[in-house]
Amino acid sequence: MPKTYQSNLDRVFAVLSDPTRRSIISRLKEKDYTVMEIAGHYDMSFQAVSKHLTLIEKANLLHRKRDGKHFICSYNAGPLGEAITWIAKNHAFWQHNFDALQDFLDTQPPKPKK
Amino acid sequence: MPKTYQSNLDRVFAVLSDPTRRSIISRLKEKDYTVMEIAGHYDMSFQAVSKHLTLIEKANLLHRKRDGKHFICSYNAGPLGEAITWIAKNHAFWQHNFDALQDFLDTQPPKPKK
DNA sequence: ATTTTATTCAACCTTTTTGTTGAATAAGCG
DNA sequence: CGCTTATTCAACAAAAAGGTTGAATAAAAT
Repeated sequence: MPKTYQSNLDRVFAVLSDPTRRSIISRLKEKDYTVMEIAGHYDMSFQAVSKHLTLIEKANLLHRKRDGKHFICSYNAGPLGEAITWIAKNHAFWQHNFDALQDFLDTQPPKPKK
Repeated sequence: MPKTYQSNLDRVFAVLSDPTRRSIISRLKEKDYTVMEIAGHYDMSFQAVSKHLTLIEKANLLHRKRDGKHFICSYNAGPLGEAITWIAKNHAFWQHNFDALQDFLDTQPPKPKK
């Protein structure tokens, strides 16, 4: 009976606790990359980078899709929502202003231009 | 040569990746507790809980101060600021609205009443 | 069809994490 | 002072994390 239950929030924060993974996410946020392209930026084997990608993927922060010879990695920021919400709820300033932001977003019509 | 450099952001996210520690933080956010009071809520030895407290402390999220026989734990939410900022910058929605919130906070005079 | 490229999978090793139990310490109490 | 309480410290063990290298796989290029 493996009691190995881990929530997705656990996985998301675990992903973020490693600087290599945070760096990968920052990169992926800009555009899609193949595994090799990402690996090229880090001073470790591409298999090690691939393992990091697997962890990021298990936290649902990325999706790898085969494209011929390559695998394309694309970022899914969604699960960061849970994370930011948890933190906001446990930080007085943000707890307070999170509500303010909600109200703000609800009441302000979206500005059409900067 | 121990290459053991870990940033505080690494430590903060590592703290948050464990549900017991998140639970401790949520508790501590409400009020101060002694180590024993906290430990009473978890199904593990008080030494194990004390270790969790040490990790939270090393991330500067809490401060333990001796008060006679007890140690009083008090919460310091400060380092969550860095964490929320990192996440916001890597989440399109928040990245966008983080700026909006900043502007909002800068321009809105603080409401004196709800 | 063979070779090359891009990548995962698997085995392995080392270090870190998370928990346990027992001993040490320091303050408060009878 | 000697006992109890609250807590850290230390030693240990099991499990997870993070990296390495080598083999397998599947598509593309020759």
